[in-house]
Amino acid sequence: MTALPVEDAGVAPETRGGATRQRILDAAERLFSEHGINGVSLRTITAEAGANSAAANYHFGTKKNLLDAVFERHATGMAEERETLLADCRAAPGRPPLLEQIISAFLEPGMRGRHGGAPFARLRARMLAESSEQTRELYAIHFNDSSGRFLEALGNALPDLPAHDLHWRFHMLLGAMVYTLAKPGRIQILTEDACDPSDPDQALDYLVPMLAQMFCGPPIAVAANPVEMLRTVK
Amino acid sequence: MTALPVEDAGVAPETRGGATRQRILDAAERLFSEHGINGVSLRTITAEAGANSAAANYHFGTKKNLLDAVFERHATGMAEERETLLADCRAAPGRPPLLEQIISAFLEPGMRGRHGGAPFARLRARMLAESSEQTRELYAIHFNDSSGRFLEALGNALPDLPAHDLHWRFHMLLGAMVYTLAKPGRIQILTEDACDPSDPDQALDYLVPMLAQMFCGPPIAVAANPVEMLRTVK
DNA sequence: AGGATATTCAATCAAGCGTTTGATTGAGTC
DNA sequence: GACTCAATCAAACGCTTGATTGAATATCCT
Repeated sequence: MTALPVEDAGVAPETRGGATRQRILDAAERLFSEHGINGVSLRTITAEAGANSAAANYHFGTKKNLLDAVFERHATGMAEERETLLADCRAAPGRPPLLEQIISAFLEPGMRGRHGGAPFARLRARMLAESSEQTRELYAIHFNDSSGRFLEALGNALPDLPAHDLHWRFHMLLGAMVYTLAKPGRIQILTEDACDPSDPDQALDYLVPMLAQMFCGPPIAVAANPVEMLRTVK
Repeated sequence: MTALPVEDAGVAPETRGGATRQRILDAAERLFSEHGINGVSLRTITAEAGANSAAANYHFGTKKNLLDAVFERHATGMAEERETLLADCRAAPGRPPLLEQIISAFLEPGMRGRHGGAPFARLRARMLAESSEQTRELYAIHFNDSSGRFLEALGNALPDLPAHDLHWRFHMLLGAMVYTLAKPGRIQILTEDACDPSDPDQALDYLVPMLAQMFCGPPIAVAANPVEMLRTVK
C-alpha cells in the first residue's frame, strides 16, 4: 500500500546515504542559510537539488525533519571537535590552560572547521536569532553539554571571577561568535576597511585575543543599583 | 456600526493618524519580532489588531511597506537620541570623553529607551541576522550616519589604536548588542544563574564596562599571517 | 532470471498566502 | 439634503505552500 511511514523496517531512507538525499541536504543547508527557514519552499529546495518535488517529503517526511537532519549532519561532529580541543587544553604545555586556547577551542570548530563551513555557520546564527522551539531543542540536544564544559573550564581558568561575571562574559563570547557568523556586513558598509568578519581566519585572529582581553578584566562593580547587587548574590 | 471614539480625526490621507493604522503597526511589531517577518501573515496581524483583513493593504499597500513603517516608527527617534547623548559626551566634565560614556550613549537608546522597547529591539536583531536587502536599506537609511559618528568618536578616544583594530572592536560592540537584543536565552539554559540579558538594566550595567575593557586592550598582533599584515595597512 | 524492495515521477489535495475588488459606512462641507 | 471621501467590510482573485497519492522505474538479492 502506502510507503508513507518513514521508519519502515530495515534500512529506512532516514539513515541511508542516497545521492538524492545528500543533494537535498546540501541544497536545503545553502538555501536555509541564505533566505531563512520560512523563506524557502520545499519546491525550491528540491528544484535546486535536481530532484522531484516529492523527494524531500519522501526522504525526510516533513520540512521540520529536514531542518533537523541538516542541523544534525554537522552539529555532532562539531561538538566532538570542540571537546577534543578542550581536552588538549587541559593536557597542555604550561600549568594553567591558556585562556586564549580555551576560547579558540570553542570558536574554531564552528567557524573554520569542516563541519558545514560558512553556510551551516550562518544557518546556526540565523536560527539563534529566531530562537524558535525547534531551535532551542536542537541547540539543547547538541550543544548544551559541550558549552557547559567550556563554561566550567573558563571558570577554572579564572578562579577569582564571580560566577555572575563569568556568565556575562560567556554571553559576550556567544554574541561575538553568532554575530560574526551571521555576516550582517555592517562594518564593511560603515568603514570600507579590510576588516572582514566573514573571513574565518581573520575573524579568529582578532576575536580570540579580544575576547581573552575581555575575560581578563576585573569583576564588574554594580554599586549604583542595589537591585542588581541582590541579583548578583543570588 | 456605532461610531467608536475615533481619537485621531486628523488630516490623514495615508501618511499619519488613524486608530486602526496604529493598532496594525503595534500588532505587526509584536508579531514580526516574535515569529519573524516570513513567519507572520497579514491576516494574523490584522486579526490581532481587530481589523479587517484588507486593512493592512489599505493603509500600507504591501507587506514590505508595512515593515518599513514599523521600522521607521522608532528608528528615527532612536538615532536622534543616540546623537544627542553623543553630543553630551563631547561637552563632558573631564577632558577626554569617557569611553564608557560613548558606549553607553550608543547602547542605551536601543536597549532601554522609549523607542519601541523590547519588541522593536528584538525585531532589529532578527532583521540583522536575516540581513535581507530591505534590512540593509533600512539600516543604511536610519543608522549609517549615526554609527559612523560613533566610530569616529571612539577613534578619537583611542588615538593610538589602529583603525583596523578599532573596526573589529566596533564589530564586537555590535555583536554584543544584537545578540543581547535577540534574547536567545542560551545563558539562562546553561547556568540557571540570575544572569539575565533580557533585562535591559542589567544588560547595560554589564555590557558597558565589559566592552570598555575590551576597547582599552592593546592592538592585536597578527604576526603569524603576512596576508593579514598587508590588509591592515591598506 | 525474477521477485522484492527502494526510489522517482507526474498529478493532485486542501490550506494558506498577499493582494484586489466593489459595495458600504459615516462624518464633514456646501 | 445632496455630495465627497477616507475608512471599513465581505468576498474573491490567482498563486504558492507542505503534503499525499499511485503508478512507473531503478536497484538489489537469491
